[in-house]
Amino acid sequence: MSGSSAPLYQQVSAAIRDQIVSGHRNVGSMLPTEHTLARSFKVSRATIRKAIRGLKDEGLVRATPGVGTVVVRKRPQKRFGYLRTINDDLDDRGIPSTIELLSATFREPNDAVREHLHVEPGGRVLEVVRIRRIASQPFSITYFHVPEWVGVDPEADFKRPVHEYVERARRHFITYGTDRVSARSPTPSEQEMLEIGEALPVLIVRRTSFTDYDQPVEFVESVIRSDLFDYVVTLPRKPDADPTEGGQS
Amino acid sequence: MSGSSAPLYQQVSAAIRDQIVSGHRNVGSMLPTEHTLARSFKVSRATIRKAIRGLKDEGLVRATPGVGTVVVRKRPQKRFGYLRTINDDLDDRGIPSTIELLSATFREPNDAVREHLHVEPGGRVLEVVRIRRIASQPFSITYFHVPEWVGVDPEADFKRPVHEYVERARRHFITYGTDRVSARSPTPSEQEMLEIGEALPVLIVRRTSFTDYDQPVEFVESVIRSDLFDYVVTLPRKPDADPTEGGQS
DNA sequence: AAGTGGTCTAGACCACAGA
DNA sequence: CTGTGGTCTAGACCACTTT
Repeated sequence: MSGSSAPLYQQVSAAIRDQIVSGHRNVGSMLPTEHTLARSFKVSRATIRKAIRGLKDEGLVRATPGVGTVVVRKRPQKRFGYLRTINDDLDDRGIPSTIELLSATFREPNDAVREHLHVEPGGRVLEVVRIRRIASQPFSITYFHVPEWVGVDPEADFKRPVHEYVERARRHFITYGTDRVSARSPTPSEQEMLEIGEALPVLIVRRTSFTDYDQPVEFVESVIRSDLFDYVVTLPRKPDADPTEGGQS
Repeated sequence: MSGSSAPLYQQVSAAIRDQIVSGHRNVGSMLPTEHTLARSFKVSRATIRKAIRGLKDEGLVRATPGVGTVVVRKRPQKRFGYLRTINDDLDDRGIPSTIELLSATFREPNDAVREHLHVEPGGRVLEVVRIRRIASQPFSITYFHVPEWVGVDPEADFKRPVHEYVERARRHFITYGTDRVSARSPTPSEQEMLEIGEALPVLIVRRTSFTDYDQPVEFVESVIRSDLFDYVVTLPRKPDADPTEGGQS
């Protein structure tokens, strides 16, 4: 109950979700009515409704007017493709890694970077190069490119995911991005940095991140040992239908 | 106008959306405060909030606590990352390709396939092997695995995307899938089939497709020349609020 | 200090499903 | 008929940003 600083509706949401996941509420069973839940949780019905809305979004329950709310799934619907960092992936797999900052300098970008970031000729970008190690073994080299106008401090420590520095510098938030995954043989310098031979391909993951205003603010190129990493994403089947737009009558 | 029967919040939502789409509210401008909107629309603030929530979901506006709500986009945001076939990709890029069916046989799957498809020991899967060519040049080899219980006809021509045969056999529809992208050096037989040397890596794309009931019905492994293909996907930043939270007890 | 969006309450009426 | 979820109101307090 109280004690937690999270909003009430999230606490209620979590409580009901736990009942479902733990098996105290079976798939196919009805939830108590919203009035009943409001009484038993000692909150208003509006708060209960906001909590249940979250469960609906997770695909755990379905509400039918005039009938009630039924449990339709024991586990939350798999989260569909959203932007994740390599850090997120490794964290999920419980793999600890360390990051070493190699350089952080302003420079004129090459044509590929310039095009991805819509940088005018003559414009500069902050290039941050980091190397990631797992158990002191080289894992990946990552090149971050951020347009100068974004205003990221080149003296930052860059120990955290770079998009955090981008978002701290501007009021804009990154809302989506495009990933391009390819593979090739490593260059001699990559072979040296990653401590691999020419026979082991590297996986190249390029990400362009965009703000609300569809403005690219970050271009990240990761060169990853292909024996230590897969790129994994879960996607829905369709662009899914529009919500109730029915202005018509 | 017109005594519409639609809920109030949808009418308000539509009205504001029209102002944005028609250009009466410019991208970058602030919406009136929720209190002001409530007064001018003559509805409660709760109704205004529900209307704005819809606009947020469409990516048209962004609300910042303590600041206000700003118009960030003139048209609803395009839908993100959904399951696409290699065929879709090539079509979008205007690249014509041909498909040759190499084999379609029932067999006992290896452990990896068995695990992905949840096939019991002793169970069989239909394996369909196809090769794709672009301008008569080999492009990719694809191995489809479908559990026998799905009932796909092994005598089909398999000229179309295989998931269509899966959905035709059952009434279930594929609603989501997981892609795993990796890279390695080609095996000798792959070098021969793809007409490449050992120095050119191959991109491996593995897809497991699931029905609404979270049941895997298809496992596809594609071996692709890395010089002719990138795996591309556009993803949103977050599903929205993070339900992870502390979540103990 | 003033103003914003986020949360929350305690009521109310409605359309619809089911006995 | 009763009970359900869906909608709506008119207040309130909060954390936060900006002045």
